[in-house]
Amino acid sequence: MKMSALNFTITHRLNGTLARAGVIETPHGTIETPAFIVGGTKATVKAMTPGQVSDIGGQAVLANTYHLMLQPGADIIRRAGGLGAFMHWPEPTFTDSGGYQVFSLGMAYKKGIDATSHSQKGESSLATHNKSQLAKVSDEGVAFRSHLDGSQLFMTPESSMELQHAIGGDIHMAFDELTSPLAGRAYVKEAMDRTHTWAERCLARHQALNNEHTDNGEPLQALYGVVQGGREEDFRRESARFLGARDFDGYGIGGVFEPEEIASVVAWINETLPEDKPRHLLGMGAQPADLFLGVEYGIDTFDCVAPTRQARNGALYTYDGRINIRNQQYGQDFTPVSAECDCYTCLNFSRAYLNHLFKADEMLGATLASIHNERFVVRTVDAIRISIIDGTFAAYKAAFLCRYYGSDKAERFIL
RNA sequence: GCAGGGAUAGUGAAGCGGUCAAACACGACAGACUGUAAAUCUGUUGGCUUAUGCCUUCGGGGGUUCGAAUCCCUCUCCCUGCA
Repeated sequence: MKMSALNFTITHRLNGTLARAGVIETPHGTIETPAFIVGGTKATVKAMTPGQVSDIGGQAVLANTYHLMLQPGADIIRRAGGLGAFMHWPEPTFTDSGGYQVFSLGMAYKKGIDATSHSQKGESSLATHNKSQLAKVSDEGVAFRSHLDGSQLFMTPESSMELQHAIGGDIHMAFDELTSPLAGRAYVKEAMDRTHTWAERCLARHQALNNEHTDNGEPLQALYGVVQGGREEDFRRESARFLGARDFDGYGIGGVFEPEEIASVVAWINETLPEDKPRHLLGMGAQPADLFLGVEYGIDTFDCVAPTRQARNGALYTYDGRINIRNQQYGQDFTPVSAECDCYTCLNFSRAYLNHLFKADEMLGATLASIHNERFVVRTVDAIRISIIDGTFAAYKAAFLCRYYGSDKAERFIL
C-alpha cells in the first residue's frame, strides 16, 4: 500500500494564469494555499513566541538544517520529539536543506565581489568573511567551516536528509546548489546538473529513512526537489522536467533573486512541473510584488526572512509602502503603523511608541514590529487566496500594487 | 591662600608647532536588508557649496612664529592635594 507523506488538493484555479488555491495536508495539520511560510531558521521566529506566530495567521514555519545541526545539533531536536515539539509549534513545519548556506557561505553575492563594492570604503564584516570562503563545493558534497567556531564539516545530500529526518519537520528540501546571479552559463549548468544528481541521492536516502519511519510506526516525512538553472529558460525547463519526472512530494524553486525574475523564471518552471504537486518559492516574499507575481505564476507557498529581519531593523510595511519607524517624523505620530491593519501592534500601539522603542533600543520594538510585518505579509497572501477563489485576483493585484508602489512603479509588475 | 591638573565639535575623548575642520566612540540624520554568518550593515554629521575650493572653530583676551588646538602671558571656570 502506498502511504503518502503529504496530500495536496487544488480547489480553485484562475483562468488565464497559473494561479491556484488549494490545501496541503501534513501530519501536523493543513496549510491553505497560497500561503506565506514564516521564517524560523534556528527553530524560532526571531522575537516572536509561537503563540504570536499563530495569532498573526502563520500556518507553518520553516527552519534551517545547517543552523540546527550546528546548534543545538539535530540529535537534540530528535530527542525532544522533533522540531515542532522542541519549539512548541504544533502546526506544520518545513526545513531547508542547508543548500542556501553552500551559496551564502561559499560565494560572495551583493556583499563582497559585486560591482557595488568598487568603492573599497567601509567593508562590512560579512564581506570580509565572504573572502575567506567558508564552503567549497564538490560532486560528493560541500566542505563547510562552521561560522560559529570554524570547525570542519562535510555535508552531502545523504547527510542533509539524515539531519532533516532527525530534525523531523514535515516537509524537507533536497540539498541543492544555487548559483550567483553573476555566475556564467557554464557554471549555472554545472551546478544544476550537480543539483539533479544530488536530488536523486536525496530521494533515495529519504525513501530509505521513510521506510524506517514506517517500520517504527512514525509518520512519513515529505521531500521537495529543488529546481535550479539560473536565469536560463532552457535550464529552468530542463530542471523542472528532470525533477518533475521523479517522485517528489512537491518542488522548491531556488535561486530566484529579483522580483523582476519571478514572472519569467517561475512561469518557465511551473509550466513544466507536474500540476498536481505543491510548489514553494524559496526565499522570496519581501515585498508585495513577489507575492502577487509568485501566485500568478503558480506558486503555492513562499518563505522569506525579510519581514522579521526588516522589522528588527525598523522597516515596517504599510499599504502605502514601507516606512522606517526610526525616522524623526514618527516621533510625534500617534496613529498606528497602519490604520487598516488588524495586528496586535496596530490595534494597541502608535508609531510614536514604536519610534521610541527603537530609539531606546528596547527589545519589545523588535517583537511588535515583527508581529506587524508578518501579519502584513500573511494577510496579503491570505487576501490573494481569497481573490483567486472569488475571481477578483487581477483587480486586487492592480489596486494593491498601485497603492503600495505608486502607479508608475507598479506598472512593471502588472500585465 | 599655596601647589599641581584641566577646559577640544551634540556628548565623551584623542591630538600637544605644519600632513587639523580636528582620530575614535556614542548620539543625531538618512539608506539598505528576499531558502537569516543580520536586534545587522552602509553613508552623512561646523558653515557655504560642484569643488583636490573658500569661510568660521579647539574656554575668553593678548603675544611668539612663515605657520598655533598645540609654545608664552593673562582672565574666567572646574578638579586634586596642603593649609
